[in-house]
Amino acid sequence: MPSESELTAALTLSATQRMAILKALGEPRRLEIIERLSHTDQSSACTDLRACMPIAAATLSHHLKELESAGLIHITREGKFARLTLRREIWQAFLTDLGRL
Amino acid sequence: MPSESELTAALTLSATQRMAILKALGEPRRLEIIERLSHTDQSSACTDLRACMPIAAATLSHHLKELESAGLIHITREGKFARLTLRREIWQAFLTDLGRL
DNA sequence: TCGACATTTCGATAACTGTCGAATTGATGT
DNA sequence: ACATCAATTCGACAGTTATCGAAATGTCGA
Repeated sequence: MPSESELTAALTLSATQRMAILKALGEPRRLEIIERLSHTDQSSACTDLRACMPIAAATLSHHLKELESAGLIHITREGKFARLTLRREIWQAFLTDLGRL
Repeated sequence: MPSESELTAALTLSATQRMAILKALGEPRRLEIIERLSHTDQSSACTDLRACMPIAAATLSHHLKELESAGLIHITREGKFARLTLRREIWQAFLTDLGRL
């Protein structure tokens, strides 16, 4: 659960964060969610995802919580819906981190 | 053993390969193995790894098989020992792949 | 207020996987 | 041949997790 200084400074991930992200991505549906979010700039509600994935609402919710606690996505509630956004700074930091390995 | 085309051409991973790699990395000990192999250019036998990791031989063997079948490492047997090498072309392709995501 | 809808939480279950000890295979040196 | 060592395979077990249905929570419109 990283804070919010990631907008300005170049972010470095802790070993724990790196592991959490890798674990989160090691799941086909979660990777697909990230892929989808990375392609569309402004998506979306869980419903949108469920339209594309044969998955129960409870399961999707579980995966989203996992991605959120790994720090990869941000979930904001807007009325009935949950807006999901990829945290691109984190993603970038993750890639940089792996590149340094 | 990487073929000639792997050495010259830019390697593209299939979605299956990408998933296999992510799954393989989503395990602390396996990530540590990869990290270790990436640092030392020409390591090493399983024994070397076991010296640094409190892990049973059977467990290590299991993890190595996993890494190998994900395509991340190459195992060649030399006498009693197994020489482990990181397949850097694959690793590079993996990073590139994630960057394109 | 009421009913419909989106999402989360809960509890249970099935599948997966990391772990180890024991037995096995294969190589080396005596 | 034998003993020893490195590594793999096997079988079992424990912990983890993906999955779902059902119930709960929260939101909006009528």
